[in-house]
Amino acid sequence: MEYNFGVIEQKWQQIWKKNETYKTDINPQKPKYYVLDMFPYPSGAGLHVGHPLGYIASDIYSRYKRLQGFNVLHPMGYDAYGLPAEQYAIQTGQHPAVTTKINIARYREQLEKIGFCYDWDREIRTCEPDYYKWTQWAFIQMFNHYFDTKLQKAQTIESLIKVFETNGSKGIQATCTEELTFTAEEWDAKTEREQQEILLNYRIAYLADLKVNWCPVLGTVLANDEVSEGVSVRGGHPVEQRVMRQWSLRVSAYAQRLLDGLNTVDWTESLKETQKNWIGRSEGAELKFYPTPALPKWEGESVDLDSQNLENTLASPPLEGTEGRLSSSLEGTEGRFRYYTTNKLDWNLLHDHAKAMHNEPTEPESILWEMLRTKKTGYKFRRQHPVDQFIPDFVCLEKKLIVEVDGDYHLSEEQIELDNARTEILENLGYKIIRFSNKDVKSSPQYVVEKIKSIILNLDVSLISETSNQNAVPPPSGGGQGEVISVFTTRADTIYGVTFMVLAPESDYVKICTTPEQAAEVKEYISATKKRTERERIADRRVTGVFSGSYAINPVSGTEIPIWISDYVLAGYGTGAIMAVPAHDNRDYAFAKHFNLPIIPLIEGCDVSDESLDAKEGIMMNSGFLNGMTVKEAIEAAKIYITEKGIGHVKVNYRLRDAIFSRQRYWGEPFPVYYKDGLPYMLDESRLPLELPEVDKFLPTEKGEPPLGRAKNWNYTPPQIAPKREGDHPTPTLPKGDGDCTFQTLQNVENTLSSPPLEGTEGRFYPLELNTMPGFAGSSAYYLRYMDPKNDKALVSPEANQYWRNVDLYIGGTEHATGHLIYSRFWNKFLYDLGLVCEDEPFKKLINQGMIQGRSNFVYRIKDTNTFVSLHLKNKYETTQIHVDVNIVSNDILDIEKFKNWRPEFENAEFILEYPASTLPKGKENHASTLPKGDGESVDLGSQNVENTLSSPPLEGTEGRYICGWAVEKMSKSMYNVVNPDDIVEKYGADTLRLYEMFLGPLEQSKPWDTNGIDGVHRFLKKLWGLFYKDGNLQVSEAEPTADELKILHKTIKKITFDIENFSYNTSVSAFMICVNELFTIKCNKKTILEPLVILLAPFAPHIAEELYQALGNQNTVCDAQFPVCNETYLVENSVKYPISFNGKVRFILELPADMHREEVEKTAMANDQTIKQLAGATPKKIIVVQGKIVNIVM
RNA sequence: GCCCGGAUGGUGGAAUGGUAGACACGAAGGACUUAAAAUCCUUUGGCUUCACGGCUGUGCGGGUUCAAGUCCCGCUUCGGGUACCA
Repeated sequence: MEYNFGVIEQKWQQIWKKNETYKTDINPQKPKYYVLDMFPYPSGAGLHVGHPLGYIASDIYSRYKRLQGFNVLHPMGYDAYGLPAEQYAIQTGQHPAVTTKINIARYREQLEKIGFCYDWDREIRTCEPDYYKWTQWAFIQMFNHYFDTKLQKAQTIESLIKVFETNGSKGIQATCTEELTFTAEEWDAKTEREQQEILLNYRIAYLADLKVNWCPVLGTVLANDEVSEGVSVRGGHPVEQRVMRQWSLRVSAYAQRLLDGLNTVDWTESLKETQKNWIGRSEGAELKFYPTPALPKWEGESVDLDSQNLENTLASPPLEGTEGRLSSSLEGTEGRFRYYTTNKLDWNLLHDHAKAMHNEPTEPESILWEMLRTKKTGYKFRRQHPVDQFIPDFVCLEKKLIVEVDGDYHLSEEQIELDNARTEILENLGYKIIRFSNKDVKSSPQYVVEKIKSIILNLDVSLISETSNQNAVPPPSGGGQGEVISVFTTRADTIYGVTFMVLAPESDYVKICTTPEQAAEVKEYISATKKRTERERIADRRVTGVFSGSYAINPVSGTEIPIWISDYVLAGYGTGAIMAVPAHDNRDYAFAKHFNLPIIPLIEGCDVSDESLDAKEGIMMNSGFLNGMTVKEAIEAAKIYITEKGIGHVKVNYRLRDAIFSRQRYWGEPFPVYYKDGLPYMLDESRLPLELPEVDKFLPTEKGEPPLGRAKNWNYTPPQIAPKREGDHPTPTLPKGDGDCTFQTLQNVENTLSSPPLEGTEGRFYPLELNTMPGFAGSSAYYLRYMDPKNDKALVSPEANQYWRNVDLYIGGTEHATGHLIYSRFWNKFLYDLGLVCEDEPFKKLINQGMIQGRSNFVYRIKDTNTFVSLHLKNKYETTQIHVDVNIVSNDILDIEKFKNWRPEFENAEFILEYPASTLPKGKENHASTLPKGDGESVDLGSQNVENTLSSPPLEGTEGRYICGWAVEKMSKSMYNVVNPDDIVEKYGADTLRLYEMFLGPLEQSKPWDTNGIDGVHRFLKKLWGLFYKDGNLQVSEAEPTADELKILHKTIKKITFDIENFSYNTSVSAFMICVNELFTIKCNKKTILEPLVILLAPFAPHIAEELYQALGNQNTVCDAQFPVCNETYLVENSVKYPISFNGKVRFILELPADMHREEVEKTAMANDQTIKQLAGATPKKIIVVQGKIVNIVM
């Protein structure tokens, strides 16, 4: 019987299926072991040979563990939501659910052919409602919890509310978006809305206006890990920064725990390092700098730029290029400044009047104010705030927008005229005026707010604006203590070297610091930076910046320093402002040099004439109380000093940001969220899953809403006020507005409008969230779901979780290091805090399999002909390099017939074949082969290709053949280098594929797919088969094994066991080959040897192992056999071959008894004839004998 | 820039500080065959020698050691991660 892999593999795959060989259940009698693969995204292209690499590795380990008596959980599923299916749907109109289903079927078919031991009963798909119900459920939990920084743990939002009710925000230690302060009384006085708004500031899943990565081409927001070098990871489309109201997960709250947890897991150092960098903990201090002059100045308090300040200015080195600017900033305080939008005289006159109006608002004014003051528009409004000679009802200073609410008398002709005049004056001052009638406001306040919001979004930002002061009216006496600019630094020791400050262009501080004189310049700079994409900013490292006009006082030295604005400071990190120490920071140095700012060296003997000294070493100078300390001492001393003096505090910063969780896409999990008065509420858990609705097109709506905006009746109806009849929605009567306004909100406006805005009926229908969840949502807890995939009561039952606990071995690619592997750890820790899972870390051991790259083949067409020249002759011609399908090339030899049939244009191709190697012309004339034009990617790799092909010398034995060039490239369709596992299985069998993928090289290493060596592995299996069958008959002997045979077997058992434990599968395969070669040589056919060998091989090549195991007379599956154990007694050697070396060079081998003592070995070696010959009469200086290893004679 | 990995024959790759190149591919020669495929045997880092053997050899330059691919220092170079992170 021949080794007929096709028949054998099909047979066993059917038996496994029929017998449910791989079905797993909880079994308390056995220890558990959980082996997990990173589940694939089912793409339309199907699996290529790169995908199974990790799956084979984990499959081997699973089978090995099972043979050792473990109850192994080894599941598989699909990460089925994602962009490609949606992009495809947009192009073709095919529903992503349909294409995804087809792709999954194809994946399943391909996976089954390889013979994995998955328990397919546990298969999960993230796009199935049964599954994403629990994704939505987890989101609700996150909404209902906040993170207590003291306990380092998630706590219920109810417990936070209790604290607010008793103590206000005092003593709250919670991670939040923005620090808030209020008392218990203030909390109680707040409306439901206001309270909800405040709670959003603390929730772990929260909605906030954030600067996000917006990808216009994909039409969606992306998380930080989905963006690399300014372009989207998927598709490489440009990404820009935008402020949008989005759902986020407060992953940053868990930064420290995510960092600490790394010490408890068995991951590679490099992966832990990547995560550490991504989390980016840095210890430092936050320092307070006070801008000078304190602003504003002219309500009684004196402008006290006293002599002390001037002295300080003089004491610090003269600031070049800033002369005269100090006075201009002083002048700035005399004009209109910040929220003083009228002149001093008018202000005082109008102010009292305004106050009076304040206290007697009309009803519509009150309604609108209630909505505007809570920043529902995203901007701050003031009421009855004097502007020029008028007192408008509401004004947003930041956007120069005035909102008037008019009574009926405004309809009189006389009043219209007056209003128009007033409008004209205000418009000339740069304000936009928008009017609503009392009726508008009363009947549909929500509509009015939406309208204001839409207008405000389209207004250009004016620079000089309000403070971040929360009061609705200007502070009566202007305060006097002024603003504080906080900076974060890891080098508090360099405080005496601060010669300027820099603000990020997006920083709120910019508004505070920009003086009117500098406003134009600053505005221009900011709009210039805004225009640049992230990518351009990265690519172009020119130093740019602008002076704000203001100065600040160094809190330690008292020196006055200028405040600059530059985009080298990031708004999102630290405080968005830095203290610049040009002598000891290269970025500050470049900036100082460019703008001619002073540089004060702080380290004794350092030279900062050419570059900064960034290293944390040396002795401090020019640094007051820090002088004479080492840098490390100074860092600590400075921290203590600033804390004691109240100038600042010690602070730990993390680079890790919260995860933006909204995507403006269709093919993802819907949020279990509805909106009431513009605020989000969670659906009741009983309403889950909230299923993804059908839409007519997978595109944004005309209004720019996400695709879910197209869904019909995408509303939530609370049970108690459900309408009597479905679809009974009266057409709303709406106030008219400006035609030019569009809605750009999160809410489905159409749906909002479909709920009638009539008295007493508001809130009958609530619009549902239109965004969907991102790709990582579904993959964050899937490993838990596998434990209990059919449970409809919980994500996972406590019993299942207690038994399976967490993943013992996780295998997948490094590309998930900063995405999935951060998010799922976060997700797991959150569930752990809630007591829902019993392990803090989800993945105990993690291995990253290397990428399998493509190996492309090329043919060389002589220019303007249809003649192809073989590799080593191509330099004699001018040729064009063309990718050729690797599947018609074998060992770099082109199958000419297949090539002719490959494409019609090659049908009549002619070939110039290799000459005998000896007749080959020498030299490398005419190197210039023309690289393929067109798609940039292949051109990019051109140089590499050329080098590879030129450096490979002509091979022998190639005469008369067409030899192709080759290069390592990404495996992709366009390079014709995709190798499909099905084809390999077809040709060689799954066992050969499995062994060969493992044999290719170390698991963790990236390597090109090269079919050249596959024959060797296939031969090995045939040879193994040959130990059992001779001339088609089973010839296995029951005879007792010899010592040699036992030694061969047990040596192999030892090696294989060791290698599997160390995931060194490539050497295992070679150990099998050695074993079979040796058994073959001695013609061993004994069952006692062959049976353990088959069990040993079963994890690697399960089909042939099952077949041979059965042939040996076993009834049950080899999967339930016992893994052989090495018996060391068979390995004992009675002699050792000592290499005898002289000065480290081995000259001959001496075989000596293994138990011979050191002295005896030395004596025997020295007495040997060859030793005497080597010594040639000389006396050795030293003789080293390593028992059982080597003898070295030093002369 | 910073961090992490690599660099060994024509190729993929082996080698707890102890005979560098296991195992496999490819190649050469041979056996079987009318022939091919398959299979089996021999050789295969380079240089040198009829041969025995000798010399040399793990990216480069130093060092530690009786002994270095392996450890240390300094480079070169390739790959990956990350990036004005203060």
